[in-house]
Amino acid sequence: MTPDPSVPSTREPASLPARERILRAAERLFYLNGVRATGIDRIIAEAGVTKVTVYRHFPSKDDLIAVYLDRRHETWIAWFKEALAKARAAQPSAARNAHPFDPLLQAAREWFEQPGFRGCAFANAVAEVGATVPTVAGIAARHKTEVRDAIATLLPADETARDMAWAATLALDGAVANAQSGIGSAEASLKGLRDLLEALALRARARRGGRG
Amino acid sequence: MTPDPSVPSTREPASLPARERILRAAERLFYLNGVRATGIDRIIAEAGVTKVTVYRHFPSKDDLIAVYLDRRHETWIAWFKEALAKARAAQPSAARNAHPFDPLLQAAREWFEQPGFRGCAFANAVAEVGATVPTVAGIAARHKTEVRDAIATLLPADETARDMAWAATLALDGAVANAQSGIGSAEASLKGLRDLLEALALRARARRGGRG
DNA sequence: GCTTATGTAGACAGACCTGTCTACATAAAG
DNA sequence: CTTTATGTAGACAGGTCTGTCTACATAAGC
Repeated sequence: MTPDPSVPSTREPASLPARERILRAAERLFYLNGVRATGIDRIIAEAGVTKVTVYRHFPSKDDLIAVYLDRRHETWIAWFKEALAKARAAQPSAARNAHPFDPLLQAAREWFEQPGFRGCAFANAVAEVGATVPTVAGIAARHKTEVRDAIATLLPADETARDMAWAATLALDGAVANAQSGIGSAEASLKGLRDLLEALALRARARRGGRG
Repeated sequence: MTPDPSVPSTREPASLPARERILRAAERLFYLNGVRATGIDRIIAEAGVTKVTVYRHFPSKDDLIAVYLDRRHETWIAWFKEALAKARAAQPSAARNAHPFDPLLQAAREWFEQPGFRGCAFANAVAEVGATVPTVAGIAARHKTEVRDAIATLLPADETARDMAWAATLALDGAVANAQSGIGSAEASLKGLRDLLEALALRARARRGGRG
């Protein structure tokens, strides 16, 4: 079968504690190659530790995967919130009502264009190990909820915000999945995403106009 | 690590030719467990053939995967087109302009509720083996294009149809990915999808109204 | 000073993976 | 009749996988 994806090997700096080196190597390899395709041996090589050290910190590979996903969630969502906040702060206040999703679009562009972009770590993990590992499914669900909540902060806090933010989350997921497969990719995905988000915002304005 | 997903074992009927039995077993196992997680040994067991027979029909597992994806595409897209056509035929003609995406929504519901539903086979394959296997990425791209074209048949054939259909395709992808992770899942995904599609249709009507 | 945590090196078990091999059987096509 | 395609059974090579093992080293905390 096709051999392991050829992601360049690196080595975590020896100054960091072993546990941290393990987690950094795992984060990089699990994301770029997939959790199933990445063996413990590759992780110990790039973390610069021995197998005993890994298994003293993490009872099993499944546990390491769970910690990886937890950390990935923390760092990613922090980045995402900040990207949204920054883009929103730069937005003229008039545009915030007319184009509430512009910051999301900007964040998505930034994300898709990152060098090591390979889609959503959580969607990928679910695709790889399936819903058979409940930990993975659980973390993925929590992740998606928090993404929706972060998106909701772009919207006026009325009773429709949650549903709109949820729809926008699905739109983002679709764009991510498409950008990942890397065909016409980033630009086409962003165009589709913009269409969806603008339509969503337009409908919300129409409703508010029609009601109020 | 977590063992192979526990999908029930079956056996293809011996009346079929060996090649067909292999492909049917592969289709089922690759889709349900993933292409990477499924070993040739499991396939030969459930197809009721020997390893030599497999390797006489398919030079390598990668080739088998490619043929699997090709077949999966053919059968899925045929089902999809028919589901759209049937739902559209059942639609009152007045609704076809106001709610052009209703057939898509119906097809999505039907799909998500199928017993063995585990998301998009092509997105999953890309997530598993990455873009490192060009065959997989290529088939996935072709698949997505044809999905878009099928969706476009729901729309009046003007110059905006392609873009709208593309946006709808992304929305569908997002809903699929979410339904796959199986949390609040099918119903929530469909609700988000409906919101996106209705917004899209509304914007198109508004544009036509504003112009014509 | 003694215990506990953390680290090293590398062998090993037991499983599963893809892919090849020998040797034999059957049946259709030329 | 002979060649070619298709099938069977099962051993085998060579690799990778997770996880355990022994044996030793160092440093911090009580």
